[in-house]
Amino acid sequence: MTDRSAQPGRRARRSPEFPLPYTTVDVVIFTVLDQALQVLLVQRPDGADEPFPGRWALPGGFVDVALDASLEDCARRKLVEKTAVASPYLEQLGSWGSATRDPRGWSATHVYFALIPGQDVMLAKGANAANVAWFDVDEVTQKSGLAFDHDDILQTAVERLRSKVEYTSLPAFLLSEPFTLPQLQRMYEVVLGRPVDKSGFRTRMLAAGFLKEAGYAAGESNRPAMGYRLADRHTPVIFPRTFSPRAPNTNE
Amino acid sequence: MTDRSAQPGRRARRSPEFPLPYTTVDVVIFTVLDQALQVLLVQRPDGADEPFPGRWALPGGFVDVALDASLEDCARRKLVEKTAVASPYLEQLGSWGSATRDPRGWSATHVYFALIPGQDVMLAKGANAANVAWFDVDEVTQKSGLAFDHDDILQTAVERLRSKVEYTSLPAFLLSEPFTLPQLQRMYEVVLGRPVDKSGFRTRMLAAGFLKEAGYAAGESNRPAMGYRLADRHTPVIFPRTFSPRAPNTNE
DNA sequence: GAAATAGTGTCTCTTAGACAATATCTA
DNA sequence: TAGATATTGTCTAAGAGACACTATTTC
Repeated sequence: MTDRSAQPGRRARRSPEFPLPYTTVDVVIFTVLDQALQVLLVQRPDGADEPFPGRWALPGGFVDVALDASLEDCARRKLVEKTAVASPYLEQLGSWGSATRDPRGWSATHVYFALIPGQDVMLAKGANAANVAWFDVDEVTQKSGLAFDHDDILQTAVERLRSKVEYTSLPAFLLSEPFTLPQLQRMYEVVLGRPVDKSGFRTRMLAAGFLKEAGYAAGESNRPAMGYRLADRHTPVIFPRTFSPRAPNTNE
Repeated sequence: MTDRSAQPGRRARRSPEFPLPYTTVDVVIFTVLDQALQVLLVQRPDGADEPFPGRWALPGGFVDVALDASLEDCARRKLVEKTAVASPYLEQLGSWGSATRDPRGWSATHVYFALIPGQDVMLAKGANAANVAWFDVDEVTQKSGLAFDHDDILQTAVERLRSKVEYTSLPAFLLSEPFTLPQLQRMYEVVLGRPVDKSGFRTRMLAAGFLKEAGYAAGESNRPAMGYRLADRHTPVIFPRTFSPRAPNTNE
């Protein structure tokens, strides 16, 4: 009945003969600031006509058929609008769609998650600067008062991130280049929420072969550390084992 | 500009003031038949008005706002329509959306992938039975003549499946219960395309603790094997290591 | 008893994890 | 030289992979 081809006449572009769900894109933007994992949220406008007025939400919005060539384009557009970060790590998280998640009607959102270096952050200025802010991830996930089903989405995003950090080089995308191994280790520790052994960490990272030496970072105090750049700024490396075989990861 | 709240008046459900993309759901249904990984495809109808007439495609179609409470409901509906399998393993794969993937206009599809036991397969009969068939995955992915962007989608699904089989109990969902460890091992070998050591395999599976003994399966020839059932028919177990540390998986 | 398949035992080698030791900078 | 941080080395124990061996059925 609802097969793609069941009804001729569906081809009218502007006013199809059957109702269409809304299509939106949301982006979960993570960074590490002040030794804590943070997520970017925007405050929804007030107004009786608005869904969830005044509540905080993930940045996102309707797909613009005229502007966006693809879902990922749409996600990048929203990301640049809010953070002015040009080319972050961007990965699709999944999609959420139901009749009830948006009071305006059946809607489906395509969710991406992005990792950006804390140093690069420059929140969009202008009229609505006050409506955009970083939040500590642990605090937000405990409070659970986000708009739409964004509590669920954020929860899933955090689980996915923490899970993948156990066996990928993802935290490298939270640093601007060049970075040192101790800095990278700190990213792992912040995201995982536990200390990581120095020696094993170094062996593992260097063996994975995704780092290129980039000279010593001068100026700091104490012994200077080797700086590194990523061989591939887009794809994380997958390690053959997790960090803690004793406590296997239970997420995807 | 395209923020969810930018334009009041967008709330009109039936005829919004801006064009909406089409929203579809597709399902990549895998099974193992004749010692080979197979995928279910449906043939698109002929007709000048139809996109990709006569081409094979993944089963799927438009979300029906009246019928489907959620995306997953929609996926299950399409799965039951084609295979009559009630409760298979179903997981979201991702979404594909762009202005060009469907000649009828901007469309976004939410893709799920399902694993069903070969024994349970009973393709939907009736008028369009001839339009539904199983295809060897390796053959289809080489030929690359599917409708829409389904070649890409299938490719991604196969990579995801093969990748996850390296460190999860997913192949158990390709068997009907009760099953034996040698049968399970064969599922792994078929999907991975390589032999797996018997001893290590058994140790690993039993240590993972996701199997419940279910008595010996009588009647076969030779020594009978212990039958097992899954403790959880919905969630796969994740092993702390991949099967072959020597050749780490490079996919997600 | 032979054939076939199910299940177990043993050995080796890799490697993670813990922790100790050394190196190089600033003050 | 003291303090701080970077980097390397060593030891041990757990576990994977390889492969040989035993067990239980049918014919």
